[in-house]
Amino acid sequence: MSPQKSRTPAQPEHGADLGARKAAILEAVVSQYIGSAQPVGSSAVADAAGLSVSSATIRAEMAALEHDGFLVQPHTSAGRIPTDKGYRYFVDHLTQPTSGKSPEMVRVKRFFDDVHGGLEEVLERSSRLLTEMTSYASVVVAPGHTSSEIRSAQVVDLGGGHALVLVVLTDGTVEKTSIAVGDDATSDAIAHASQLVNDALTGARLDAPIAVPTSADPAVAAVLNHAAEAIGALATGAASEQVFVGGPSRLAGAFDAVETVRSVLSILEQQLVVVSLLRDVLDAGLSVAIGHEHGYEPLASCAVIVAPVVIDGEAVGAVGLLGPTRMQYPAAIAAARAVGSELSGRLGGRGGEGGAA
Amino acid sequence: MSPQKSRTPAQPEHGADLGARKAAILEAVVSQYIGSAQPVGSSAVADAAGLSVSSATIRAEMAALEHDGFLVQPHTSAGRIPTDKGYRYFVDHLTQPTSGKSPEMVRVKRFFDDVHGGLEEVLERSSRLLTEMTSYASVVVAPGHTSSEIRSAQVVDLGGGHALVLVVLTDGTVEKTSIAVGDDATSDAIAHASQLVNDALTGARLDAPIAVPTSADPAVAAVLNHAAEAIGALATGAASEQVFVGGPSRLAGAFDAVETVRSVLSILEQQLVVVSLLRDVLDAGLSVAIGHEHGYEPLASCAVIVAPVVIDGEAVGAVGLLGPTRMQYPAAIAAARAVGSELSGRLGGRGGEGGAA
DNA sequence: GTTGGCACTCACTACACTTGAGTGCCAAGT
DNA sequence: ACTTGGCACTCAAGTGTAGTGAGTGCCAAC
Repeated sequence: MSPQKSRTPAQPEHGADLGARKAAILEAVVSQYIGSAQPVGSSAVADAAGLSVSSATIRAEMAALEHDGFLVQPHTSAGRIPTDKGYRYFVDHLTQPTSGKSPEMVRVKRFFDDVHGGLEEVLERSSRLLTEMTSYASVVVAPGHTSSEIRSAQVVDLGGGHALVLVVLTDGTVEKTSIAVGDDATSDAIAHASQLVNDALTGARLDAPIAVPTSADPAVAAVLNHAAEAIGALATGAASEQVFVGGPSRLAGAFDAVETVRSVLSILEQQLVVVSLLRDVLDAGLSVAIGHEHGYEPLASCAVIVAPVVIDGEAVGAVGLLGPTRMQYPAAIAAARAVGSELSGRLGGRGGEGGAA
Repeated sequence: MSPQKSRTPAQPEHGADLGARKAAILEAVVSQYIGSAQPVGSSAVADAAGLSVSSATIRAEMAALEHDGFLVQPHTSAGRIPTDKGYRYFVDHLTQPTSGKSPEMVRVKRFFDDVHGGLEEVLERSSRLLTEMTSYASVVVAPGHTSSEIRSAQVVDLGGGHALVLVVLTDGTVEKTSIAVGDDATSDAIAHASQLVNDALTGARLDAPIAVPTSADPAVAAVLNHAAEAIGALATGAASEQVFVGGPSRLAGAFDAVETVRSVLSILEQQLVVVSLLRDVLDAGLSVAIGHEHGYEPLASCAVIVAPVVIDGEAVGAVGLLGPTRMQYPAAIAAARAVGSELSGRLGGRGGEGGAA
């Protein structure tokens, strides 16, 4: 792989290939720093890395790495710390892409074999699984239902002039809104309307325009009017994602500045921001975004790991992990990928999977 | 030990009545400390409190207050800080119980007049309202459905050998589980079973034993068997509370020890613990629990404010606020009470309230 | 190209010293 | 019998000075 041209070779190379030794040194610095959170000095690298060279040599190489922007010194008499660029190189070149069956994949597979329950529950527990495996905060963004069919639609009388419109989708989720139907709506009229709505809507797709039937009976027609409006709102509402955030408390331990913790947590509470963060990273074609690579300043000291949830070749959702830039990348990436792909299988294979309780 | 009982009247008094001046001094210390987070010295109290006495006198009184356990000194040459007991006295005696229409009540009332949507949405937004008003973390524990009636029950074919059992309650909530019915269950059989289930269950109460009907048709009977099991699980599941936690990031700013933040956040993530915390406090007849008063050690530096959600004279849920012991008690208490009582009205008045979308 | 050696830098710690906020106590005043 | 000014005392926090050691950069020698 490396032509071992440690002396700056002819071609410009944008920090692409470092040469074997520099790479080994960078790797040693990154992994030690991830472990200890302390700047790493040349002698520590000399001891740890498999290189049998003296610390003086390492120093020279480290100086070069710093010059090229992979490392920085917090102050003159300290060891070195990886920059975003350093982590990036580590992730891209020094981490073998999950060779074979990683322990993470095994664990995730077992989890998905065991887990029961409806869509929400699966998603929520996936998110918990991720934070437990990695001890970072996790995010699971579930696909909207745009491509789902309506399996059943009903209007249920709640009494007191109110009724509940509910729609069951092929993926097993239920969307509902309550509507005011007026005190004069008889339960017969509601039942009749329900029948009509069900007949008309069963089999319809949520992303197509939905035609709510009408009726000659004015009482029924009134109910249908109310229901039509509600169903329109439901259809758009159902298309939006669900977001599950797990284990934000893990972040508190990851940083030592309280202020950082606060700002990161407050980002995590804004679901819209989280969703667009994940989407942006995916759209940029990345699975890891480190430090400033994603544009979100408050998260500048964080790294984000994203894996898409893919159904029929289309990315319909995402799972993500959020931690400090000094993060256990290999394990975290493996975990996110595993959960992402298992989730894809689960959601794609059969909508509302789940054994009986 | 200084006998120095400058005033100590005849009766023993368990710290119940302090006398006007001591009370004024305590109040000054507590409110200044809440504002500044810095120990409060005698001269600061002398300046602030309406008392026209010298700092020397204040010192004597403060020494007495410390002796009685209302204040502590972090170190000899520092001002004083309230103890849990000091906050307790402040809350019980120095805070007038929300005289008339507080601005909090007005705001909460307006919020509840405006808010639309189903039960979950109302609860979730209540929790957000609370953290926005107080900037503390909030908890809303919604009542279970034990006292609700079943309004409609159905089995919906999802295809692929699976079906969804769903139950609509009078309060507008929908409970559901997916069940495996086997590939041989025809959609006719499922529809038939659904009909039977609906007829049998409509009007039944969740807290009573639920009898699922049987059928002569073996295909239908098979579906009913699966459904029966699911409905049993649903009934117990529906009885359990829903928990909404809002604004945990607010806690990050409230403490300066990262470790405290971490442990408090991790408690907040354990919904069961949160629920029993609130219940314990309510059961103890308190609406405020300060520091060690609730038994939860990790929350020893927190105060909890609880207001019950009452329906028909029974506490079926609770809203809570969690903040540092140096908390804006009057405002927070007012906000929690207001939301608690509005929520009681909303939930009690009509189950699944909510205008059409 | 590597290495040992060496001078140098600089955070961190320890220590002494000063400062100032705040206390407790007391003797005098009302 | 309280209140008050005064005063000695305590102690956290700030400042200045060394000393230590981890770590560097450079260089001459290998």
